Amino acid sequence: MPKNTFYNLSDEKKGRIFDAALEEFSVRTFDQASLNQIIKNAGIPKGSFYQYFENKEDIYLYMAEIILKEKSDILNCVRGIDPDADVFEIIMHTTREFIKQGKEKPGYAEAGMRMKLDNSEIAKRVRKSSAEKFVTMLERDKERGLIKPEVDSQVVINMISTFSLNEYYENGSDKERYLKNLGQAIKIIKDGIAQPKD
Amino acid sequence: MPKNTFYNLSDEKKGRIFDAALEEFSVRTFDQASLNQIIKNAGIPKGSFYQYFENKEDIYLYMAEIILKEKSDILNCVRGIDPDADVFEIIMHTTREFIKQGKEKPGYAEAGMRMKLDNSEIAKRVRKSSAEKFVTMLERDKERGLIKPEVDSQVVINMISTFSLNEYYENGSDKERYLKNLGQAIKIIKDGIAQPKD
DNA sequence: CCATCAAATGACCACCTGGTCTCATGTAAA
DNA sequence: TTTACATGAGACCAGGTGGTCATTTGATGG
Repeated sequence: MPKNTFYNLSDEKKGRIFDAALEEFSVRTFDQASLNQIIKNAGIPKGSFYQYFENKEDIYLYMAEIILKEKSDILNCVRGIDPDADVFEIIMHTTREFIKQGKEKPGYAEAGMRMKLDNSEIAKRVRKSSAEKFVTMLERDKERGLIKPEVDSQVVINMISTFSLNEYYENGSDKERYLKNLGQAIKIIKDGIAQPKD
Repeated sequence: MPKNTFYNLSDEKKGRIFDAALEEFSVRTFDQASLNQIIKNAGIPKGSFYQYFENKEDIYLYMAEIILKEKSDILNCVRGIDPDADVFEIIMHTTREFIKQGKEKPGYAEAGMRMKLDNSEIAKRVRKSSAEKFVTMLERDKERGLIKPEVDSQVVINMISTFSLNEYYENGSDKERYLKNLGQAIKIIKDGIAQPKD
């Protein structure tokens, strides 16, 4: 975690450093990202950086934490609206909300996504918990008899999240296309796991 | 492409260099991979390397070409057996064959998979053509009325290939689990896109 | 025996990396 | 005014990168 000297900084400077980290980590993975580039973006000297953070990993985790928090805020907000809503609807809704935010804060969504495909141990650690909520919701639907009992919820969530990630990249700035494809994929999965009524 | 000096080398030396490249590129992405490590693995001096290859990209493409060729050989072989076979069966079969090969040649499959998640332009270029064959086969099934007409074949293939990649990594050396999950995912998709008989 | 020429070689280059260390500066207390 | 101390600052470090180049080696043909 950042040192006290960082938290003592003005909000403006803290923001500048956060943005600089976001700018770099949204374009490169943890290993590839250059610390020198971050401090250049932020306009602070190397020495100052190490006065604020332990090391490169430190600022990465700091940034990741903020992004993930924001993401889970969206999720909690959506769930608040209708606790019994369809899991797939919630996923689509959350994704749409996340993209909407991404338009206002460019790099936000990019960094979040990149974190997923980052193979470094540190990124793996960060992204672990994110899918758990959806798995739980699927399990609930299974108990309700809406989903074939033999289906592995974790597999289903992995299918969606990996596809979502990939399409996000493939389609670049064409978010409409991304959402369309994600919608179709989710529909296919939904049809594929639905418990047929007899 | 490699220079003539490379092809003039003894098979033993060529093999040593290929193995060295495979060893490095199966563990690191193109950008992260170290040329110095490759020449150390191969036991050749730096100067010799540049007598054989134009640059780092050159040897990467050389290696990728060989791996992809091997992969498409498997695919063609499988297709040869039963040209009318189910697309999903073929994918599962190909995957199993590829893993079987991977057991004999460690690093082979790893490098092929890593190529997929490598974000460098050069890796993107390499992996482009790989999915096309499967899309064509799906289109054929659609014309036969086996698949809902509104389904986008590209989306379906992307769903499978991205999931396959992700599971391959998640499950590490547990190939059985990987195949089991892939089988389940494919079944879900198959059920999800099947044209219901009425 | 010599000339030719392709191939082998590793020292070397400029550049970049994450991280350290010393010193200057500003502020606040004594 | 002096002392103390947190912080700003950037030169510097060792180690790595991909790539070059002058030189040596060794085989071939005259």
